[in-house]
Amino acid sequence: MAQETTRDRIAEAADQLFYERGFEAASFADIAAAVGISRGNFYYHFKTKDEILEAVIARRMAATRAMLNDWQAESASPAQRITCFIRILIANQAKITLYGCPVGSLVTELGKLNHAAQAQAAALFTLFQDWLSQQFQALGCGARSGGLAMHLLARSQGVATLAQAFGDTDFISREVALMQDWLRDQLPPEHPL
Amino acid sequence: MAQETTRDRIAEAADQLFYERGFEAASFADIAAAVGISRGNFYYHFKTKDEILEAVIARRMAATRAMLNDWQAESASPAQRITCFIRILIANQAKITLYGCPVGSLVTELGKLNHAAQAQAAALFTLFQDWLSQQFQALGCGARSGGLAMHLLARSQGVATLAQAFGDTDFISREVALMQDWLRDQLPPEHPL
DNA sequence: CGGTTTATAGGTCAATTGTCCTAGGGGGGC
DNA sequence: GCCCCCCTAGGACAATTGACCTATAAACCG
Repeated sequence: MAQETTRDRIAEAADQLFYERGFEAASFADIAAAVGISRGNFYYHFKTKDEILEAVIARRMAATRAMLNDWQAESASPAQRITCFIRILIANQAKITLYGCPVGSLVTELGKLNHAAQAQAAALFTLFQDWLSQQFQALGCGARSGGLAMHLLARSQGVATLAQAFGDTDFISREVALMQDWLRDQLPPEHPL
Repeated sequence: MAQETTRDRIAEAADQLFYERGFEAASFADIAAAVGISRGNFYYHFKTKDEILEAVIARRMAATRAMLNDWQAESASPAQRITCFIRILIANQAKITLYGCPVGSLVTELGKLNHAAQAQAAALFTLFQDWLSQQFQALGCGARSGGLAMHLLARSQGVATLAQAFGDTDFISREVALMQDWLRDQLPPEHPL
């Protein structure tokens, strides 16, 4: 593994701060302090804040693609793969309760700011949507696959939003169980879990 | 109806701007321009921005209470009342596609800012949660009522978030239809729609 | 009328923001 | 040695922010 460049470390810190505080609220000074470099040094690696945002989104896109590929390789059946998706809510339970969904909150904020990168951020959703849609297709859901994928995405979003609003970790567990029940109901008889 | 005071007009404009642009991004100057008064005049009506936020939340609380009371009076059955809730998504379809859910996006933002008013904003959710829970209780859902109310809230949140992310109005309609199907499945046989 | 309250305008204030410049350190190649 | 290039630090910059003050106008009341 190649050593981490300063540029990567900036993007990593910005990624986390954008998640925890929001894009606008996270300032250059905050990121610089988190990385441990001077503010002035920033300009050498990123000319503008929007450029950092692009790097963060690209970073998240790559990480998401890698995660989806892992699930594709590791899980035997499409139903198990969809279960992997549902279980991210559990894996990230604590952070979601504190900060909500990283994708959803970023896209929402960028939308309100009329920020040009909103579409790029929404592409993170598309990544999940396409992948989930493929799994439902493999299950034989046919034309309903896209809708089922969007439905599942929306459910996850809502769970994350309410869990953060109420600081309620257990709500995530309960809704995840419901989503797994729902998934079982969607499975055709020839594809058990 | 009493004439609208300047204080009310400020709260009204702030309400809208907080929704469309977010709490932090909406500045004093923006609100003043929207109301048509000078920035300096602000201090007379509200000492701090947080005070405006409180007024906006109080305003939304009152409006929500009134809406819930109307539904309580106008609809004959609990199931019809829950349908009223589901249909807000349709009534506000265009705005939701542009700005998401006013409650959800505010609570999420305040949470990330560690703002003291986050709990007050979350009380808007509680208002819906309690009311929906009562309706499910009246349907005979017993101990499941609270969970069903939270589930419906989460579904609505997710729909709003994804509709805004993709600028997809029709997605709202499709998911509303699914929610009504879901509601029908929850009804005990003695309480048809 | 005069005086008090209520409301408004315009401007100042320090702090913070993103952006940008410049001086210099440090290591590798000639 | 010397030069060059990658990287860093620290500060300056104008713009914007929320907060605050003061002078004045309008309305009300005796």
